[in-house]
Amino acid sequence: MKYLTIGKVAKQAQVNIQTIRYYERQELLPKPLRSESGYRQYTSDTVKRIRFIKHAQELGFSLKEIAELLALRVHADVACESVKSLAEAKIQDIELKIQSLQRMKQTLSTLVTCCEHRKNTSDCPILEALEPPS
Amino acid sequence: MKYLTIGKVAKQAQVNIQTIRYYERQELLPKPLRSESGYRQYTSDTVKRIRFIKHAQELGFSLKEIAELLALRVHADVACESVKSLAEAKIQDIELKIQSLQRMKQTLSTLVTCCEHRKNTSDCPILEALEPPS
DNA sequence: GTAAAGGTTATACTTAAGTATAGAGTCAAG
DNA sequence: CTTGACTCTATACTTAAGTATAACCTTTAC
Repeated sequence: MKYLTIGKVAKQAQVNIQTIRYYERQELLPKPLRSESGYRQYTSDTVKRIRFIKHAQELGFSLKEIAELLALRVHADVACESVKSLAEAKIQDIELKIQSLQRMKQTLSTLVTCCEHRKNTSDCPILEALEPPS
Repeated sequence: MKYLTIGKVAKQAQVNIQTIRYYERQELLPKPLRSESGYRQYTSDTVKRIRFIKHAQELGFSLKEIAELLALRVHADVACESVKSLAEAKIQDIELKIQSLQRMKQTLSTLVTCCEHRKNTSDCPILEALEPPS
């Protein structure tokens, strides 16, 4: 199997080369093999992993949290119980996020409907509706 | 109606006082009334607004995006059509986020099930499953 | 009426998450 | 066999989103 250079990985994963090295320093990516001359040698797993990271970021996870998510996999066979609770906590997190997003969406839909009816939007209590669950 | 000082608002909204002033500079909060002596005078609307901001942040919106969301309300009666399209775009955003979170959640649930069955979790393809939609 | 608590501005510092640059070595195409 | 594209490390810069500090003024509580 052919190895990928950092430039190829960067292109495929749509990130800056520096970002890859940064993720390595932050231990979000494992230290890759090196060629004789010191070039990093990647496989397409790294591309997948980077895409996962970027994607999770867009969902509002910090790199630290993402590291935890990734660690779930790595250490799974080591400490199954703790993996399970971490995963369950994350699931809770995610459910709350989903609920909030759904409320947000609902409110925006209401706003759109208001717009369609050309009424004054002071009837659309966007702020109130978007408030966190009290 | 009694006004709130910045300290009260900070306490009620659970944020740092500096954060409130920072939001004002960033125009996420309107410039408040001032007392004779220059103290900011708020109403509880500001508390709501700050809570909304913090909440939206947790969902992965940047302050800039949040400013747009908030602007929907302010300018609604001014340019209804453009508000509508902005809102619709945000709804799309939100739907995508929800979908991703749901996939993420599904995968984590699978991981939990694996843990429960005490199998080796190399069967749980967390990375693959959590990948962005291709 | 005087401290303590809380407000004001302005400026500087911090953290997360990159991004850019310099100076040097390596690879591959003509 | 050299030139251009690529890589390496190390260091420094940037942006977003706050936080902290100094030096000063105002309000409140005893």
